[in-house]
Formats: sequence, structure tokens, C-alpha cells
Amino acid sequence: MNERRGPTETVLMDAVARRHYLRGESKVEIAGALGISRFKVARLLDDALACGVVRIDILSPPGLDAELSERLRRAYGLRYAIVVPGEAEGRSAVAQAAADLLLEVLTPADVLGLPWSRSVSDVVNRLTTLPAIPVVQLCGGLVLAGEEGSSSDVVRRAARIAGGPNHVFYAPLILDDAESAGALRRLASVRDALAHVPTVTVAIMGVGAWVPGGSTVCDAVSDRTRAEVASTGVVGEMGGVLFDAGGRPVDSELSARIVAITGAQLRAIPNVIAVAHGAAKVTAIDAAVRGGLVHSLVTTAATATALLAGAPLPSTN
Amino acid sequence: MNERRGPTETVLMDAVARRHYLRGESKVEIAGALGISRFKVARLLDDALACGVVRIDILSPPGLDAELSERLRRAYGLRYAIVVPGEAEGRSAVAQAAADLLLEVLTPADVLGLPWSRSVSDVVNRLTTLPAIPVVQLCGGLVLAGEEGSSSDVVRRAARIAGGPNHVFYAPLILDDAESAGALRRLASVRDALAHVPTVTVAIMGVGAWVPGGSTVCDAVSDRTRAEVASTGVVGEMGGVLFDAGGRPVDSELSARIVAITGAQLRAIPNVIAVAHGAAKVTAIDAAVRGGLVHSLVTTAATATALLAGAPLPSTN
DNA sequence: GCTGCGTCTGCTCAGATGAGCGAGTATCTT
DNA sequence: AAGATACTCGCTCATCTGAGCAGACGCAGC
Repeated sequence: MNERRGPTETVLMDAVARRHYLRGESKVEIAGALGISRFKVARLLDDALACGVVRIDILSPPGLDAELSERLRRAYGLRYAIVVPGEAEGRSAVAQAAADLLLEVLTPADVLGLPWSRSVSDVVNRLTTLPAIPVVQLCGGLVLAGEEGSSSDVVRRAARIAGGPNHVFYAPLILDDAESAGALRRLASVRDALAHVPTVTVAIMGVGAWVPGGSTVCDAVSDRTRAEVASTGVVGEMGGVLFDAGGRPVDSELSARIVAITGAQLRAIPNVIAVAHGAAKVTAIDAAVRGGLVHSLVTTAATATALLAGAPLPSTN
Repeated sequence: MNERRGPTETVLMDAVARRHYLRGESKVEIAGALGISRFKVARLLDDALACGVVRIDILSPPGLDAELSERLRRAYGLRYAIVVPGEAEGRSAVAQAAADLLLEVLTPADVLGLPWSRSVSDVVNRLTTLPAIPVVQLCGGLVLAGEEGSSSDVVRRAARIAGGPNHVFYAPLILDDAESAGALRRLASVRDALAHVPTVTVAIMGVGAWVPGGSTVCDAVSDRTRAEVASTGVVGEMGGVLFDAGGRPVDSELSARIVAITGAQLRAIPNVIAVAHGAAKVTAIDAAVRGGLVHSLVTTAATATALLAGAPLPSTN
């Protein structure tokens, strides 16, 4: 980084830098045109870079924190990690990013799996097009007061957009007892739909935390049940599958009352894309990813930062 | 320039661009680290450049207009062309640039030639160091009222800074008649100094225009003499040498009254650096350069632009 | 479903490039 | 003035890189 440089050298450096970086000429070309050796050209360019005459900016694309995404991906060994800036306005940005990701990742050979979930519904609402692939429903629906109807139709809506075959059913996610749940599972429509679960190659799912307000499942059960489940080590839930801090599916009494894919089936899906953010969910997301239930993650910068704070540092390469 | 791009691709592009442009990793390296082909890396980088994710700025160094310098150099086939921004504040900036250029260009094998000149005095005032080389005075001095003494000492000051041998003399530049001038030229001190002129390899000189106020020589002679000289086609003056619009030295009656190097001697100096600017001097500068009296030029942006307006366009390469 | 078209991917090979070396030269010290 | 030191320059050789090409894949029309 030679600070002292004569005006001739400076003018030369500028000319070389312009030709190389703006006009795209090769160093050999420049050397020939200016009558200097290609080594001199290379050294001038190095100096120009070192002393700030040439400035290169990488602009993070709008609506995406590429650097955090990459760090998160490396830290967890994720297939894809997409981080949108901020946290407050995360809801729609995350959904949009997830929809884009889905569109990018899906091939005509894939089979898409979808659970009932508010987050997933948001994602599907952002989809305008999809390959003509089969769509498989992964679990029953929870209809909350005030938004019955449309939101339980996530899978049908996705299937309509795709135009491919759909394997959907009408059934609640949680029953009052194991017997009712069993009966539903034996119902032809349910059984036929769930029979296609092993063919699913890509699923997009929300992640719930096992705390009040952290998951629709958690909120839907009694205080007593919630406590019982918590005492078995459950920290989170995905599409009706409960899992502990190690991301291991946990079978509890509640599991028997749920109409959804099994933990083993979830784990067998090759590419599970999780869409989740919020401070309350950090532990659950961390567990799901570490446990291998999730292969790709779409989240907010705040959540990603919190995850990285507890995650192993990225390797150096 | 593929505008549509999924988030994964975008994140990848960002990562690749960061590694390549900011960390300086080779494309092969990046390809290996990210598990993609080097061709993909190259294409991502091309796209990143094309769609503005990577932005490269060439910052013109402060106090120097590199682009104009280069254009001026090409247009006139100059060895060195240095253009400082603006025109108003040109005086000191030009002097500084010339001093820097001199320092950069001079080698211990050179012999420096200097005329009396206000511009050259400014340049020497900016010099703090010089190689230990001989310094040769090129012409007699004109002492203006109010600044006698120091300013005629240009050559001595330069020699003191250099620390090498000096070949200086005390004599006025213009005498009242040819006889007085001849006598002075025969004076031992003058003759000995001028005998070294053929050894001069680098000279730094001002350029005067043959209009009132355009040159100290022009201002020092009578109106009648000025008109006579003008009628012989003289447009400018350098260190006592008068020249016409083609840059050809002109011998007039005035020439015989001047104690200075001859036009032939001036032309024989391998590298004459001219320091000159101002709208009035454009014609004179143009003539001197085209005539081959000047090989390098230090000037202002306004003057350079005016010169370029009348000069042949730069060749394309 | 089959075929043509446009796009994307990775390959070959020639030319471009970087790391390190040794010679020549300027600068500093004694 | 002479030697030591630091610097710049251009070279060689191994590696990297770009242009163009061929095959694979997805898409639209019959």
C-alpha cells in the first residue's frame, strides 16, 4: 500500500482501473495498449484496490439479508436458509420469501406436503403459480373462531394453483380422545390422503413453541394436558408432531388424539422447509433443525441472530 | 440479465460476490467451498455485475483529473499529461502537480534545466527534495519591480535542494540591443553555464502567449517591438525562445537582444515539461506541443478542455 | 404422449493470471 | 565513497479463467 505516488503513476492507475473494471479489458490487453508489462498492470490494480481508488460494494438485495442467510446456513448445515431483515414486519416478508423459495426449489418431479398452519396459509396466499405436482395434506385442521373456512383450505388452494392431483381430507387436528382420533385415521379419505405422505419430497411447515401463544396446538389443549406434555420434555410442535429439545419426536398421550403424520414420517421427508420467527420460537426452531426435522429455514434477522448466538460458529471455509 | 431470481440463488450470488470481490478468493476456490462448478461461479459473478448487485466505482484521486489527463496525453501524443481540476485555483495546484511530476520523473542520471519564470519559481517553491543532479540555467532573468532578488534565484534554489552541481549565471534576459546581449553571451560565467545546455535531459518551463499580459517577455518590450515580433507570426514564448503557430522557433530582431538558449537547443532537450494554463495561453500551448517543443504538460481542466476542443480526437484503443 | 425450441449445465482447450524468484537500481549508513 | 538495504521490474511455471460447444432438461404445441 504505497501511499506516495507520483501524478503519472496515479493517472496510469486510474486509466488501468477504468479499462479493467469498467470496460472489462484483460490485463494483457491493457498492458499492450499502454505499453507496459502485464505484471505492472496487475500490481497497479492491486494497489488501486489497496489504496481505495477502486471501491467495490456488494449491495444486499432488497428484502433479503444475504450475509445472515449464509451464516445461518453454514452454522446449522441447512440446505437453504433465507433471512429477511428486521423482525417487526417479518410476517409478510417471511411469507413472501418462503413462497419465492418454494417456487425456486420445486421441480416437476416433486410432491408437496402441507400442514394446516397459519404461517403456511400466508405462504400459499403469496403463491401465484406452482408446477403441476401432487399436493398432500399432512395433518388435520384446527379451525379457530372467526376464521373458519378459508384458512383450513390451505392444501386445496395450493392444489388448485398447482393444477396437479391433490390428496386432502376434512378432519380436525385434535380430538378429545384417542378413540375418536383412531376412527378418523381409519376413515377412507383420511387414510388415502395420509397414504401419500411417504411420497412427499418437499414440505413447507410452521414451527410452534410449546408455550402459551407459541403454537395453535398448545393453545388448543387444556392447561393440564399442556403441562403433562411439557413434563415429557416437549419444546415444540410441527404439523401436529411434538418434539423435545433434541428435535426428537415425542409420543405422549396427546399424540394419540392428533390426526397427523407421525414423527417418523416427518423425519422421512427429504426437504422440510420451516417458516418461523419470533423470540418465543427460537428454542423450538433450534431443536427442530438440530434434530434433523427441518432442512431449510425461512426466518427474520432477529430470530436468525438469536439462533446464531446459541449455534456453533460457522467453519472457516 | 435475468431479473427473476429465487432467494436461494440471490443468497448464493451474494456469497459468491463477497468471497470473490471482498475476500479475493479465486473462482475455483469458491466453487470448491460452495460445492458448485466454477462455471456457475463465473456466471453468477457476471449476473451480479450485470444486475447491479456488485457495484465498482473508480474514484478519481483528489487534485487530479485522471480521465482528462489521459485524453490530453493521447490527443497530443504527450509523454506525460497532468490535469488538475478547475481553473480558478489552478495556480498552486498546477505548481504542486508539476513538482510532484518532476520528483517522479527525475532519475539520478538526469540533468535538470530551468528558465527564469514565475511559474517555474512556484514549482521550485513546492519542491522539498530532488535527486543529486546537475541544474542548468536556461536563460537570463527578468526582475520585475517589487519582487527582485529571490524569484530570480530559481535555479540556485533548485540546485541547493538537489545538492548537485549548478550552472547558473547572473544576467538579464532582455537587453536594449543585440551588441549588449552578445557581450553578455560571451561572458565566461554565462558561456560556461549555457555550455551545459546540451546535457540537459529534463526541463520544466512556463509557456507565454504573445499578447499583453500573456508573457513577461512580451510585457517587457516596447509596443513597437511587440507588434514587429507579432508580425513575424510569433504566438508564444518559452524561456526566451519565440515560436510561431506551428511551434517553430522564430528568429527576430528581438531574439538577438535575448540571453537564453536557442530554439534549436530547446528543441534538442529530450523532455520538456510545460507548466501553463489560462484561456489566453491556449493557442501558444497548442503550438508549442504540436511543434515538438514540449513533451509533457501540466495544466488545468479548463485549459485542457479548450486544448482538446481544437486537438484531434483520441484514437480508439 | 411426442417433438421442436429455448435454457441451463458442464466440458475442452487456448489464453490469461498469480506466486515466487533473481537481477538491476535507488536510498541510506558508515 | 563504498557497502548494505530495500525496492521495483520482468521472468517462469503452474494454475486459473473465458469462449464456444454439446448434452440434458423443461416447456409449449400437435
